[in-house]
Amino acid sequence: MKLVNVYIEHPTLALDQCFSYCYDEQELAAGMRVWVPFGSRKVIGFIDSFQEMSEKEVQSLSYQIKAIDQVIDKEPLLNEELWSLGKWMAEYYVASTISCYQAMLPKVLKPSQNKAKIAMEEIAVYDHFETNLTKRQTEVLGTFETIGEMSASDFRRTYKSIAKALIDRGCVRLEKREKVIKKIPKEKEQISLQLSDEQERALEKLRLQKGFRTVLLHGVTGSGKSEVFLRYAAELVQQGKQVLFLVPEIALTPQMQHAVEARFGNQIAIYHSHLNDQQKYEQYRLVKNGNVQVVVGTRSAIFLPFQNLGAIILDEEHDTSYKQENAPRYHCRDIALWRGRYHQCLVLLSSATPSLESYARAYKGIYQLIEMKSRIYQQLPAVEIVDMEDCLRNKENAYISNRLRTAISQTLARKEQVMLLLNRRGYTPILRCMDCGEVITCPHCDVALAYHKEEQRMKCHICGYSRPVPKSCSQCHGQHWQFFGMGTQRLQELIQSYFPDAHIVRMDSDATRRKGAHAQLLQEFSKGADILLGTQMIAKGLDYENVTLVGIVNGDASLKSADYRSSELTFDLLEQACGRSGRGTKKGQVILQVFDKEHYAIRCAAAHDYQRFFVSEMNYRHLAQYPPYTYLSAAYFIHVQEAIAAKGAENALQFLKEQTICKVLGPIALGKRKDEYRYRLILKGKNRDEQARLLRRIYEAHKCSGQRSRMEIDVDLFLLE
DNA sequence: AGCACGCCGACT
DNA sequence: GTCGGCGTGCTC
Repeated sequence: MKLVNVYIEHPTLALDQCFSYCYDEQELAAGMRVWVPFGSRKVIGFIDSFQEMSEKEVQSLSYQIKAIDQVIDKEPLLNEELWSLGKWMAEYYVASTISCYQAMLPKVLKPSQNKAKIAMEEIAVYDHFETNLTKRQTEVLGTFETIGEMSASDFRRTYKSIAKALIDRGCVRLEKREKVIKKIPKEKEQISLQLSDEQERALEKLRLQKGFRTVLLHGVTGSGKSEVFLRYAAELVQQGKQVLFLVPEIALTPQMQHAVEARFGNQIAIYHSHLNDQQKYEQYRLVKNGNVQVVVGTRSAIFLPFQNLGAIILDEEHDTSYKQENAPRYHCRDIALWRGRYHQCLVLLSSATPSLESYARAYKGIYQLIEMKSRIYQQLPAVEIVDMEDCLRNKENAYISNRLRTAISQTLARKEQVMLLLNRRGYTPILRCMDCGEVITCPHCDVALAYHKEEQRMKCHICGYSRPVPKSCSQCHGQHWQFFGMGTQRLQELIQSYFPDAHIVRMDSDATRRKGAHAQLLQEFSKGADILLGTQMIAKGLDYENVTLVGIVNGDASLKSADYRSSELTFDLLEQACGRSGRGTKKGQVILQVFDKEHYAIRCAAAHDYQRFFVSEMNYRHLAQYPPYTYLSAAYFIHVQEAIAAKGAENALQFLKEQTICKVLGPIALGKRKDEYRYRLILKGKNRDEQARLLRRIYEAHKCSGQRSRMEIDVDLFLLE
């Protein structure tokens, strides 16, 4: 009997195995989807492999083999490369195989999608000639024969009643096909920029790379890194190769998108999470059919079905958004390296502040390092550190020092622009009862609700819960609230009170929720607003020549978190933010307000000294045995009842007592999130593969010992939260 | 993950 | 006596 092994759509690790079904003479291939009976339900399965089994063997099985209901696809959804990539991911990230395939496909093609809503169009196709037609009909059919086919709506519109007659007679037949999108031709712009010597040398080094190589391009902000790899990409395209361009968040890099469009015209596809399903599918097909040479996209674009990749370019490679936050928790860089090896092509990692992992590898010679040390127009901006402790002693405003206020005023007087960075949205993060000190917290999570003045509501920044401001305190019935802390909304109010005539644009995730709001706000700023104020989303990639002052309001806020990466993240953020100032011919200035001015992340960022930061931070990571010296992974135990979550973690800890593969830290309680309690164990060790296998064994043990908590696994834990 | 099966409390 | 609570176990 012919059997086919399929993965069932459940994205849970618990069902990460194949189920066998029999089928009749249909043409099946691995990578096609099928409807299969599963228990009492019908589910979609993803064909993995085939096997032959005698009747006798089938009889002796402890279960009954059922038959496939229906075949969904005409051809496999995944090519061989993506097929084996999925298998590798499942093992590498300890995720279910099906979840990896799901992550790889646009939603309309996901194994779980029961009815793919793929747009169709009707095409009028020339069929045959008949002799007994009217003169006009003969004429039309004659012309149409030479055209061959056109969209049915166009056909009807052009030939009116004659069209209908020809269709009725069958001389022209109608076919339904998947809609083909027409790309609006974009004019390529002439790029005549002269490269600097440094850019020229970097480009020359890239040209020398052959086969699978990883290159880390480390260049200070404004050194013209992108011009280098854009030119390199253009050369590859000339040779008929495809280039994949990855960016952290497309809406934040409109200039990068524009630069790529300007250079490659309509040979490009844009792929990111803001596209709807249909648009994603269209872009997917453009790549699959080889209609585009260049793709610009965010994380998920790494899975597009390229045929002939010449290079994968990961811009801002240190960016945290390259790590997927839910299962399979992959890192885009890992996938890029895997595909680079498969296609034997270049993987280019580019950043002004490379991740420690990547720089350490470049240091060791595993990656080739290209350094670009000078800015094209100007030196890096001078950074002035303002000690907020002093400001507090001097009774200055606790959030905007006199120094920053003066600098803003001077910059505005010169008709230049200001960017202000505050990494906290909302009005105030805390609303506190003045009588008893009670703080309003989220009923679903263990965090305080932030007050949003515009909507007059309290919002949870974890689960999105929102409620009106209570009339009185639930504890003491006091009626007076105290605003505590500073968010972007309140900062905007404060700055506006200082500079009543200034045009301020605020950009944070509240202001950019609407579709297209990003572009609109940036447009508003570039058309001559005075101040752009926002969260870290304004620190990345923006390039405005008239910005000569960047003020960082609470520069060391992110140092306070307990994360082992907090220094790195702080340094990255500060350095990126500094890079926004003085990008043109005018001299830039940065004012950095901090409480801990002695911290090396602050000092190195102020001096724009990546090397020194790298050495200090590596020293710390070495002492504490954190990545890149070790591999960290986490096991989460989650349940609505706290005791059950805790028990899951405790149980796993007992299981781990017997092994020597890695150190175990915890468990620690992470508090309630969205009504669920979370406990976490951290594994820390030198052997990543062993650690991954161990995690799978913990999962098995957890499942078998009848634990009721849900277990989640994160290999290569990125942030401790 | 679903969904059925199964074994104990408050209702017509 | 039944309806339904959700603990337990299975799905080719």
